[in-house]
Amino acid sequence: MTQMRTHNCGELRLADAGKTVTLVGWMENVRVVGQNFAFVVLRDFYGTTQVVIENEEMTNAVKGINKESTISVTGVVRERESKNPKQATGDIEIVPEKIEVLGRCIYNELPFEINRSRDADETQRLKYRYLDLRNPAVKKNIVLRCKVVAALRKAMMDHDFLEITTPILTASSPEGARDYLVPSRKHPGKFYALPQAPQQVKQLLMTSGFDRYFQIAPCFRDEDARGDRSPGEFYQLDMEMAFATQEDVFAVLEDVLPPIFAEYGTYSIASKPPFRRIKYLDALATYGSDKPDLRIDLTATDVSALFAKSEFEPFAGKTVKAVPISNCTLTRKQIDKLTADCEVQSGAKSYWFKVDENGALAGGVAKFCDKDALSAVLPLEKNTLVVLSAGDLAVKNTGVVIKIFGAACEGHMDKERYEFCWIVDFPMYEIGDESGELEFCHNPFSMPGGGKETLEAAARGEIDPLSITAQQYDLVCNGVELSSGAVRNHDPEIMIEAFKLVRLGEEDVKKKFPAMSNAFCYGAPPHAGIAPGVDRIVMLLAGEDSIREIIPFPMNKNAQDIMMGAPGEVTAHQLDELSIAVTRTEEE
RNA sequence: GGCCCGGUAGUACAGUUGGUUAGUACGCCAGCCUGUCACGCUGGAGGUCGACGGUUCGAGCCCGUUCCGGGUCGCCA
Repeated sequence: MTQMRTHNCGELRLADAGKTVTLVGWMENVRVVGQNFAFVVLRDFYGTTQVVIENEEMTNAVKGINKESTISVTGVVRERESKNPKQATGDIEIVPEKIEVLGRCIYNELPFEINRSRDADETQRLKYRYLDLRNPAVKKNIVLRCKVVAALRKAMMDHDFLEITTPILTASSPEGARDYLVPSRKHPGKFYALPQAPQQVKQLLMTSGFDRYFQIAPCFRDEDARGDRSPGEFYQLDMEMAFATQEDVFAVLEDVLPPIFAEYGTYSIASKPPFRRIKYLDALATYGSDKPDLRIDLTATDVSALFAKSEFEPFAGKTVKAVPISNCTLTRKQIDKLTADCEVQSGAKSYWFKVDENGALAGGVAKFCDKDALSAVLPLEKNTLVVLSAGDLAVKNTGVVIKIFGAACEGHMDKERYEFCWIVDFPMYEIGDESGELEFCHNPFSMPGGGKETLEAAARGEIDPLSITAQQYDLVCNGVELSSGAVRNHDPEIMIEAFKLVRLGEEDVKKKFPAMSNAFCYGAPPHAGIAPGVDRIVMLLAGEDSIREIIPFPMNKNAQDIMMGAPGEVTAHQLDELSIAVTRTEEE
């Protein structure tokens, strides 16, 4: 026989009845229904097919094979007496002439049941990820990921972008996240770094005259994990365009993403381009977040002025923000539960009152609230719940309140859709928490709004540097920050001015970014780019809440690969070659 | 690093006010069963209740310490 199988486990139909076939796959289940009668479910990548055994010898033989062994079944396709409409191959079954074990599963108990692996302990799932991935419900997210990546590539190529790979072993970047470092054997004491993003090289590609670059780029950052952020490594659809404006970048993604969301998404409705654009400061004021979930119809109103002289101490003279929720039927107990959930995420307390059946304010902090004054700025119809946030964390808590109450209150969130928006006009500078001095807010590569004149005016003290915006933008979908991008600063003079404001000189720029600052002196094109997170896109499309569900072999929260044993010990010889001396303290 | 939640059989979970032999479901083993398809029925095996210490006549439960996991804040140009 030249082939191992004639058909896969998902393709046989009634029309195939009478054919002699050979199927291979995993023995998913055996249902023995008598001494000489049994059903075997055979599973491969494509589906499942039922095998029916009608003699005692073979019944005993399959009873001796552990589930999840791989087997080969050769036999005749037959129409079933009792069909199963839930199964694609449910009209037929195989009457075997020969069953052969290909790969024995030596255990009769598995770490978890394959088809229920999603319920199992996550550490067990990750340790036995190869078993977890046998579950079709787990596998389907990885298949989706492949299709989405292929679709993104095709769309980018169709838009005349070239995929160019960039170095994985590169130089440490002085700004941003913690680097993963790789010791150099040939240069003792020196290190490569894994790229946090191909930021600088893609800008150099623009300087080289490549007009449109993209890459499904692996990025490495040694920062702690979150539900939507895998530790260590992730992938970005990294892109950059020469002679391009913010509008050009928006146009590409507004063209590329919606069809892919429409085709591969869990929800069928996606907001149509052009996507809404919200200024950073407006987003914070209205939604309490720079990544608002526009599926939720709740917004915040600043009511600080009404409580300036309040008897209620947490409000008096503080920032107070109100989120009114109409037609709210939550009980007091439910409200307490939700405000407690908010506190976990924001670190701030929430306060509340309700407008009761008679239109009076009741419950919570009602006695400190003046209905007439509040109703001038808030819609206080009957059965409205108003959730208040106060103090330094008021804005942040407002964002959490909108997210949590929006999801919990009937009628305020249309979940089954994808809502995109651009957040624009980020501030260029901020006062650093630790230094107390002016620092770059996000990244120093962005072109400041207003260009050189604005920077010079700020340097002369004519305008507040904190009012300078950057030509920087985020794409947000359903409250998830999908990507960050910017019009880059390609002008060495403007770059030096930008750095001057944070007390850095020309020499500092050259030292920190030697390649870029040199390259831009040889005639750089104005350019702009963006880098949507591939993992987050797939997560949204799959409708998953954990990023680990869409990564084939994810690490755990502590950046460990339990299955492979990474990070792990290495030999003394390896360390010697790398000129690394390991000192151990006595406690170890 | 801070805070919150969790850790009980191979797996998922229940376990009341601290009180007899720690339960349920799935899985596993044995027997029965000729149309099952989450097969069914009968029986059985399987537990350091994460670890250590304390309180108590008595701890899965209360207290302390610690380990592990998840969420979240910090962090993520």
